Amino acid sequence: MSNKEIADLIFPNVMDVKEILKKYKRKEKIMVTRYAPSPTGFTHFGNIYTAFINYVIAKQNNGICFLRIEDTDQKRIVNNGIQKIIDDLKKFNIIFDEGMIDEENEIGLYGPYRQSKRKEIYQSFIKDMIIKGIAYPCFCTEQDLETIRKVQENNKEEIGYYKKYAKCRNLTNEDIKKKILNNEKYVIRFKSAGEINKKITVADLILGKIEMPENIMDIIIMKSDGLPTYHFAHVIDDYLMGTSIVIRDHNWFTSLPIHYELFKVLNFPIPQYAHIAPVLINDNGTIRKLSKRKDKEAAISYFYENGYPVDAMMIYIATIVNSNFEEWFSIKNNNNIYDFKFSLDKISKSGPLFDKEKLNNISRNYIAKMNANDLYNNLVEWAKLYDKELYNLLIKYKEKSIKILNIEREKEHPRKDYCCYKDIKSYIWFMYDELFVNPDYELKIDNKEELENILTLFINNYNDETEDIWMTQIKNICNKLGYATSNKEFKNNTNNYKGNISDIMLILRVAVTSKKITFSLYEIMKILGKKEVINRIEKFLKHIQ
RNA sequence: GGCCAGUUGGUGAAGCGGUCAACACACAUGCCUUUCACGCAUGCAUUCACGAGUUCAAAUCUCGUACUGGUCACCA
Repeated sequence: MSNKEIADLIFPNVMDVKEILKKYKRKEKIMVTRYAPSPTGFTHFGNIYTAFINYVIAKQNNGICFLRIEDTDQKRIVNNGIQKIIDDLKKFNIIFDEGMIDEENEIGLYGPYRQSKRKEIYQSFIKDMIIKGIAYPCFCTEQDLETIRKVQENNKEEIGYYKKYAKCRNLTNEDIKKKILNNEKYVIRFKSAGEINKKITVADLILGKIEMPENIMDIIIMKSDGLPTYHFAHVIDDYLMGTSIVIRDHNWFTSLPIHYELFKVLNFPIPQYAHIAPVLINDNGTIRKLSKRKDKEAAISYFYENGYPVDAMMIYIATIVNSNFEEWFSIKNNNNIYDFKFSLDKISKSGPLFDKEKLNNISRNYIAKMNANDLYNNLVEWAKLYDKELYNLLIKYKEKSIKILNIEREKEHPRKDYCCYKDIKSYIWFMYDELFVNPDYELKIDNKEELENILTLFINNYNDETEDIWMTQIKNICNKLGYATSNKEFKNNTNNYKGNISDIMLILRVAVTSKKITFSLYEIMKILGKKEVINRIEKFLKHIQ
């Protein structure tokens, strides 16, 4: 009985390989990269990182980047998982030239771009391999494999399904036919011709030239559900889709000998590779992979929830992709990050460390440079989803809110208080009557009479026409009550004064804002207006009784 | 355990054989100042995990040791 008969028995209705190869025209000589996630419903920070690299490298070399969905693991698929990936990427302005564009549809001539829809294509190639005798069905059960493993462990041998341990290699075609007709479950394995002590040299655009042992494993290429495993799908798809550089996660690096052998055996040219080390995190001194389970920052949604501007995220991602980006960007301030020439060989071999301080700093600078109107709009958009109370206030008091956000903003070096939208409320809440409450702590000057004197003098002479006039009024109070009118004066002649202007300011600040630390008091009062300021001071006076 | 990679200050890192080891963040001090912030100024690795070798010259090249990470599925 021939291999062909077995192949026909297993795959009676698949297309001929030649037909498929004819259908997929070779791409022009351009750079083609690809991002190939699984639709698990979770977007990891590292996913964006990897997608960005694929995208930016292609774009900057006049190439194309496509999106392929690797949904061969039926157990992990999640509803709307594809849409979620596309939406997340779109937020970061990563839009593909080819591939899936929503849950069902795709663009491009090299599809389907969803592996579950390519089942027959893989099967055609597998059928061909069976005929050629380089693939075979394997009927081993989990227990069988476990037994083999134990033997290998005892003998201190390489663990896996290979050579003499690959017992289904030796099945006769008659045996195979009998088992198949008997409805026994099976997978298809690749029959490796590799030698453990032979080396191959692999070239990686990030890691350089590296020597590795040849693959010897008869890896599974088709699972019992008829879908291919990653290794096989990768080789078929990236060949047919014309990928010229496979930029993918570092954990595939160790499987490179498998991929090399498959490419060789299928007679496909081997693409270039670039393996990206995972994003790491410093967890109390130990450095490990940014983990979905342990780190809230691993989920890209964390950054949406906290309101990090997407552009700030992009700047941060760019700095960890190529660390020389940071300096370039600080010099070229306000430049488009895509004007920077990114390169694969500058990507860290050991993986960038996720540094939240740095992200915060970048984000702080980014928000500081926004104008108040943009900030307002962004904040509204964020609050709409994540802080209803704030949202309602922002909508109700639009003009006032913009003024508040504009405090100490329109100058060469604006304040950098906010590192994300979530922060903002804690800085501005007291500006809204709905949220304002009087303080519940003691003041340095707790002499009530003195407080009253200061505050009444202030009320009686209130004038916020200009900051100078406003300041003069306060200095008048100082003079009247025996406080120094400047820090310098107070420092030089401490004994001549009962206090300093800063003491007076503190009282005013607490009375009006209930906080000891705020941005410019003058601007706060100017926005609140005379009536409200006096109202708050009167309330404060009652409060301390 | 096998295979592969990495190891530069408090942190992220640049550096790829040749003056005082970039830059950024953080921190500290001072100045400015109504508080905070912003800004400005100054300080912060006699040394690049450790040991040996090559060289006139090593953080940079070679070897060994230690540690860290990745990977060894009908998961991708």
